[in-house]
Order: sequence, then C-alpha cells, then structure tokens
Amino acid sequence: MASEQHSAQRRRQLIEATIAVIARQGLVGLRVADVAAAAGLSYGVVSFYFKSKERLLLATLDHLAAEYEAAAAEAAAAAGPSAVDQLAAVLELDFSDRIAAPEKIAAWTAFWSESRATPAFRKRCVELQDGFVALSRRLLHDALAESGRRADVDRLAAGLNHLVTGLWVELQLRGAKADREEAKRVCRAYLDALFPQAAVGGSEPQGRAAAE
Amino acid sequence: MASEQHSAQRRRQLIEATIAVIARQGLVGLRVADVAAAAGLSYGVVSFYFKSKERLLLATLDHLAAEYEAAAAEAAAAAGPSAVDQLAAVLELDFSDRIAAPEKIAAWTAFWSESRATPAFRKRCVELQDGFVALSRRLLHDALAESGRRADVDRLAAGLNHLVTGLWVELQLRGAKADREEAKRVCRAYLDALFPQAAVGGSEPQGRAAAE
Amino acid sequence: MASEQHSAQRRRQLIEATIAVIARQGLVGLRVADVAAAAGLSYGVVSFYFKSKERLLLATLDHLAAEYEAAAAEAAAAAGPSAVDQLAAVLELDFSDRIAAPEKIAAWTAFWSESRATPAFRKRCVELQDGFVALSRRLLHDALAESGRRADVDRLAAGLNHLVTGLWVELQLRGAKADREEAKRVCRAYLDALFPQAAVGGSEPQGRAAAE
Amino acid sequence: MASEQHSAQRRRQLIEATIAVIARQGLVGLRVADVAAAAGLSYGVVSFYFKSKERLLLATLDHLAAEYEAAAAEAAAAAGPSAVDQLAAVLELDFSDRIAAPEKIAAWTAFWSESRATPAFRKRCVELQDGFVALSRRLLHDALAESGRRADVDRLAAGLNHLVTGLWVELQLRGAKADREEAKRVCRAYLDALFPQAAVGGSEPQGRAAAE
DNA sequence: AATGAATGAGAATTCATTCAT
DNA sequence: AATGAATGAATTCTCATTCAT
Repeated sequence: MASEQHSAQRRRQLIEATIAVIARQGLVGLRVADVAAAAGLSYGVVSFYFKSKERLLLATLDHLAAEYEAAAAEAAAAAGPSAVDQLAAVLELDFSDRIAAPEKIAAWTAFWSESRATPAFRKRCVELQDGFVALSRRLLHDALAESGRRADVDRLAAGLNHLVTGLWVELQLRGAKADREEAKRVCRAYLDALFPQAAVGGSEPQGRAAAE
Repeated sequence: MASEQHSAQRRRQLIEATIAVIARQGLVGLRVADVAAAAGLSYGVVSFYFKSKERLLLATLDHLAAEYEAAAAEAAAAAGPSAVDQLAAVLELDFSDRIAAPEKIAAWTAFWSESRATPAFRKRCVELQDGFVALSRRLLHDALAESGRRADVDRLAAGLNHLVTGLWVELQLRGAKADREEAKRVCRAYLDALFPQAAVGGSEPQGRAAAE
Repeated sequence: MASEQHSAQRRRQLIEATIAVIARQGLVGLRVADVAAAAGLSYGVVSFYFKSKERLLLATLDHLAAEYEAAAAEAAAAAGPSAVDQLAAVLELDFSDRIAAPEKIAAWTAFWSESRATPAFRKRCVELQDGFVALSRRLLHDALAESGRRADVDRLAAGLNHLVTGLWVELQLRGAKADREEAKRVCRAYLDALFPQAAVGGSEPQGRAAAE
Repeated sequence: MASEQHSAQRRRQLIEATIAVIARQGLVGLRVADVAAAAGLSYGVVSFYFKSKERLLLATLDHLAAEYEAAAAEAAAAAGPSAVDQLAAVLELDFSDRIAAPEKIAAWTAFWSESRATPAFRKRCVELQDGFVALSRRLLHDALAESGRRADVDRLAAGLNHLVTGLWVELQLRGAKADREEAKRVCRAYLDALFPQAAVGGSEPQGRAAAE
C-alpha cells in the first residue's frame, strides 16, 4: 500500500531530523519540537509515528546501525576477493560522506555516551561493534595470510576498530577542521606498519607526507 | 584560610558526585538534585558553589582535564630518560584505575558528544587533545630515533592517541573493569608492530595471547 | 482565522487576570500560577501565550495604556466642539468605572513604582503621560481662549494631569468605590477656580459642599 | 549606652540602603542580600536587626513617614505666623532635596502600590496622608481667611495634596529629566489661581514663564 | 492523518531564613 | 555582635505528552 511507503518516508524524515538536531544541539539539548521543526513537520507527527521521544531515539540509533551494517557488507562484497582490498574498502567506507557525515558521527558519540544509562542503546552499539570486529578480524587474518606474515590478529583487529572509533571522536571534536582524508591516512599508516611491502589503500603517495 | 580549603573540598565533592551521576544516568539524565544527593549535600550548595548546572559541568570537565594533564606530566617524568619507557608509562596511565575509572570514561564520552553543542566543552577537550598529541609525537619521535627507525611519526602519534580514545569508547560500551588490561595489550600490539625488536611495556608474554 | 480571535481572547483573559492579581497581591506578590488560576486556565498557557512573566507584565501595561488612549480620544470626540466640554468628558473618563476601576489603578501604581527598575515600563508610562499632557494642554488652551482668560496654560495643564495622577494614588490608598465621585469634584474645584463663571462638569451644585 | 546608638546607626544604615535598592531595582527586585551589600554590611546583620524582610520594609516606610512628619512640622513652625507663608514652606519642603530625593520618591511609590496587598503599608501611608491633609486644610483655610476669599477649602486642600502626590509620580517617571523646581512652579500656579493677588512662594517672576 | 493548543509534571534557579562558628 | 555557609521551600520555566478538532 502506498500509505506504508508514505509512513516509511515520514519516519525516515524524522530520523534524519533527529540526527541533525543531535549534531546541532547535542542529545542533552534535543527537544521533540525541534525535531519536528527540522523535519518541516508538525508537532504531533512525532508522537504519531514514534509514540515517544525515547522510541524516536532508539529508532534513530537502529537506523544508523542498520545503515552501517548494510553498507559495510556491500563495500566488502564489491571490493573483490582480496582481503587487503576489502579491508581498504571498509576503511574507505568508514570515512565516507555517507557513513562519516559530521551529523552521523555526532549522533554516534551521543549514543555511545548514553550507553551506560540506556541499556537499549548499549545493546545496539555493542551488537554493531561485534559485527565490525568480527569482519575486520577475518579480513585482517586473511590479509596477513596473503602477505605471509604472522601477528597478533585479534589485537590488531581490535586496534583497527578502536582506531576508527577514536578518529570519529576526533572528527566530532575538530568539526570541519579535521578532515576525513587525513583520518584515512592515519589508518593506512597503521596498516602500512603491518604490511610494509603492500601499499594499502593505494592512492596515497608513500613515505613522508605532510601531516595536517 | 581554612575556609578556602573547605570551599575547594566542597567543590571537589560536587565534581566527583557529578562524574558519578553522569556514569549512572548519563549527561541527559543528570539532574542537579541527584548530584547534590550523591554528594550528600543539600540542593542549594550546588548553585552556591557553581551558580548553575552549566558551570558545574564545565568545572567537572576542567577538573578531569587538569587531572589528566598533571598525571601525564608526572608519569612521563617518573619514567626515566628513555622515550620508549615514557611512552609505556603514559599508556599505563591511560588505562590506570585513577585516570580510566569507568565513571571518568563515562564523563569523557559525554563531554565529547556534547562538544558540538557546547563550545566551551569542545575548547577544553581540544586543548587536552592537543597537549596529548604533542607529548606522544615527541615521545614517538625520540623512540623511533632510539630504535633507529624512520616512519611517519605524526600519523603514528595521531594513531596512538586515537587508538586510546577508541579504547575508552570501548570501555564505556563494555563497562567491565577487567577490560583495561586488554586495552593496554592492544596498545602494546600497536607499538610492537612499530618497534618489533623492543618489547614495549614488557610485562606481557609475546606472541599469541587469546583475547577475551 | 478563528484561532487568531481565540488567541486574542486568551491573551485578554490572562491580562485581565494579571490586573486582578496585582490588585489583590501586589506586583511583588504576583505569581504566574495565580494569574493562571485567576484566569481559570492552566499554568502552561501563560508561557504559551506570553513566553515569560516579564512579557506578560509588559503586555498588561501596554493593554492598559492602549485602552486609555483609545478611550480618551473617543471621549473627547464624543463631547462635541467645546474645549471645556471635552475637558470635562476626559475627566469624567479618568474616574469612570471602565478606566479607574480599583484593579486598574492598582496596576497603574505598580507599573509607576517599577518604572525606574524596568525601562520598558517607564517608556510606556511616559509615552502615555506625554499624550495625555498634550491633549489636556490643548483643551485647556482652547478653553481659556473660549472664556477669554489668560493663564500659564502649560503649568495648569501639567497640574491637571498630576492632580488626576495624585487622585488615582489616593484611590489606591483608600480603596473605596464611592471615592471616585469625590475625586471628580476635586478636579472640578480645580477647574472652577480657573473658570469661575462657567461651571465645569455641571451636575454638581456650586458652593460649599462638604465631602466625606 | 553606646551600643544603643550603634544599633540605631546600623538600622538607619540598612534603611537607607533599602531605599537605595528600591530605587535601583524596584520593590519587586529587592533582595535582602542587595540591601546588605548596599549598606556595606554582611548578610546576617539584616536579620539580626530586623528579623525579616517584611519588617525591614515596614521600618523603612515608618522611617520615611516619621521623617516627613517631623520635617513638615518643623518647616511650618519656622515659617512664621502667616498661613500663606507656612503653606509655601511646606511646598518647598515637599520638593526639597531632603524629602523629595529620587530614591525616597521611588520608595514612596513602591509603598503606595503595595498598599492594597500589605495592610501595614496602607495604614502608615493613610496615616501620613491624613496628617498632611489636615495640615494643608488648616493652612489653606487660614490663608483664604487672610486674603478674604471664600472657597471650597476641603477640596482645594485635597487637590493640593494630590497635586503633590501626582508630581511625585511624575518625578518618579521622568527621573533626572523632570526637575523639582518646575514641580514647585506647578504648585504655585495652582495656588496663584486661588490667590490671584498674593504671589505665593514669591521668588518666581509672575505671568508667563517658559515651561521646561 | 495531521495539527497544534493545552496540560501539568519536572527540573533549574532563586533567595529568605537559619545557625554554627 | 557579626559572619557567611548551608538549607530547602517557593517559583519560574521547560517540554513531553495528550487530545479535541
């Protein structure tokens, strides 16, 4: 039915507005009225589609997580059979316009910070993390096998994940000043240290490159 | 004067209560009344000492940042002349009981997430970051010189910082106390990849060690 | 649109309640909750329509001033061409049920007394005063011309205005409703002294008539 | 005992500070802490000497009223036997630096406006009014007798009193811009209209004199 | 489905009063 | 006598939720 599409469209509109408002006002400063205004919708729609503020936030987190999961699976699949290439593709995604837009990063950090107080937030965040860690562990394991090296795969995979997380926090803190290209280079420097012979991510000239 | 000490003591009491309440309820759920109750003080003291909730939070952030700065300088100084040792000492600190207590990490992630909405938060967070990056850049530079290696120091230093940040987010999400040891190992794996010949942080047996 | 009318109606309801509460509790004792209760409305409507207590008070003052200005213009126009008659009509208005109701006088004295502390109050009070002085100056000038007398018009006009103001303070202090007739007589005695031959306001028997 | 003098001195200090704070912040905005600060005294003294805010205000009103009564009696006595002279002396007093200082006028208007809500205020204000009306009625009666005229003494006396009151409100509204000398002239114009042959208050050139 | 006015519980803030020193 | 920290009731303001249209 058309109304189902319409409903999904309204929900997405409100979720995007929620992300935008979190970015602008913080989760502390988020008010339902602002979300409605940012979505260009009337006050009552929010409770109509989401029943309560809490559920709106949960739906927002779930939307972000599902989006990431789908995009990562797709990026890996599209990168071909090489584990190194797939690793590079996921990193590319992690700092892409679509996934690492400033508003989305702001929303992520907000959900992380409220995770202790809101078990439902924590659950979804941990779930995503777990999937991501499993993916990068597998890719890293295969990539090391490809390059014939032995290493502490689990910790290097964890390290890679947390490096990305830390870079997102950095992007959150620096705002427009920090750039996502530099973030990718930091990740590549990490991987280059592991795979000295094989340039990961390719497009970057090797050796010293001016920082910042 | 004794009353000045007393005042400082009260302020510290309230700041510690603020951190505890953020950890328990999140910054979104923090109410001044809870802070007062957690500190075992009456409602009015909060506005008496901090005038407003906003200033209480700012003072809390500043307290955390100043504490970190002092502790890092002290840890580096106490570690002797070797840059590698100093690097190890700072990492030890980064995941110590004192600095990386779950409550404090909860507070840090909260401040990061509100940084876009509250410029004063951002300012202090960036300030701290800058100092930390400068320190680890210097140490990493010296450490690489000691070990006779060349590398992209700036990015590796940035990587180390962001890795720590990411691990803090991980600690926030997972919560368990035991994780801090594993977090140190992840950092050491990162450094080991850079300084293969010199075991950094020493106490850990090299090679495979099952994670989790 | 009907809702605009409805909104205007709600605002008027709240303004009238404000005046009633000032009369009963003083401006010092005025609480927003009392205003809402007096209007038979819920607490939230007040901030809904006026945003803050301060603006509610400002709107109240403005309502009173605008009401006076309109009534005075109307009264003068209705009194015919004679300046003496117009003067009498305005004085009649100044002590009429509509304009000089005890609640309104209470509100006026409250606004006067807060004028130093609240520039917006002062501004509107002075504005009204200026208009009233200009009107009575003109009427008095014409009236004296009609009766062929010369006098210090400006000061007599100022005196007439301030006499009215002082009588309002008297009404505020004494409170009884009946006093308003006596107040008119005091004004007429003032005018009679200026226009001995032409009884101003007419209805009162001339000569000694002990009040009280 | 010296301490009694000291106590009276402290009370006076606080009362004067109260008047100053009313003038600056209005009665609505008066806080005990500000009074203490304005008096250069500590917070606790206020409750020490006056027990409560309410009593402080009452004492302030009583102080002003007593001061006026004493000054009026003294001024009349000093003016010699002529009723017209005494009338002039009292008017002079009514706009003198000592009695009609802007701060004191601000306090008076505040007390008038709160009179309906605070019976103790009303009582003292009415008491003072009554005394003043009685005095001016007597003086006006005698003055008319001296000048051989007949008139509606009670209403003219009431008018004179209310004229003064209205002029005080005017001084309150205009602040520094309105001047007390002009106020005296307005009163004299009023009296001149009553006693055309005898210049009252003397020092002013008769006839047209530019206002403002 | 959509609107947005109305409600009122909740939280921050203010400030008179108290009281230990 | 004097101080000023501490208290907590009272008040304003905010805003999620409800509901009549």
